[in-house]
Amino acid sequence: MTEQQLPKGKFIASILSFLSQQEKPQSAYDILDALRDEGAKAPMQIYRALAKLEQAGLVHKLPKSNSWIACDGHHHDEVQEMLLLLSCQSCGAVEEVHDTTFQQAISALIEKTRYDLPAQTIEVDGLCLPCKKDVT
Amino acid sequence: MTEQQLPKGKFIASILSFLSQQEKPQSAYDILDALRDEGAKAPMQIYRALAKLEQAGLVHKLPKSNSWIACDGHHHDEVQEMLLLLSCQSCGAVEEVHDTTFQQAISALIEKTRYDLPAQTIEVDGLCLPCKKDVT
DNA sequence: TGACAAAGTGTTATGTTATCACATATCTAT
DNA sequence: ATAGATATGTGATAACATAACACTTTGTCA
Repeated sequence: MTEQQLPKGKFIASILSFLSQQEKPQSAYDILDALRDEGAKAPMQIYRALAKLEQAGLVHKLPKSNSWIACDGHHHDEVQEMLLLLSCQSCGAVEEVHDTTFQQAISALIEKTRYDLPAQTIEVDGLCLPCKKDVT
Repeated sequence: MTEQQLPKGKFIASILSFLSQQEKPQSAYDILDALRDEGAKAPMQIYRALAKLEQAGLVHKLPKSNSWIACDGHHHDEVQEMLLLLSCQSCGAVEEVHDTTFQQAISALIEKTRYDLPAQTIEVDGLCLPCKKDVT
């Protein structure tokens, strides 16, 4: 079992803690505002910390909505695996899909298209079950 | 066969023509620059036209790279179907994946997660075969 | 045909996300 | 102690996107 080491950096711990407490993904500027108290003043400070946290597999970026969540606890390798995030457009909840089905579909895709597909996060937007019920 | 009707609007035809001639996806601001001659002056003019073209299934937006391509000719319904775009990070080529494998993976996902997944474009970044060869 | 509604267009201002560039500070090994 | 690496502070700016409002054109129907 690899040890889950926190990267070094001034805002690292605060950002991780903040994101963990949020139900919805937060933008870098949301995080910046939340960390004004602690001396955060410019976007770069946040983006730099987020980059390290993502490297470490401790946070994930939703590539389409440009926002960030804390990792749900599953271990991700330093070289990040292909990751599917299901994002509820109503309540903001994000589900990490740890599932072979999707991975297999990607493999089939690689086979067919001959593309080389590096590990990346794929965001799919939808409605979670509770929100779906609320709508009806 | 549904007739492929061009939406109305000043820059509609020019944008579609421009995108069709490009090998790589173009940003809205790229398009704006290309259409200065024809009187385009502000981003809104471009975004409005792109929205209509996307509605009509004539162009696709790469949701992650914020750029646009002309549709490859396959018919897309007005209510757009789930669409997978494979985007080469080296040469910019984009391939529309018209494939049941992917559609099945999405169905399995819906089954498993109970999410409601509306039609959307999913962008996956990679390296196309020719570019992969160039690297090695 | 005239009048009204709907759709389209022009334009300014602003919001949002992200990076560059460079200066300064801190840490670490010798 | 000091040199090199790493981290941090900060202003400017790039890149992407929409709000808001005024105005014009087009469609339609009594």
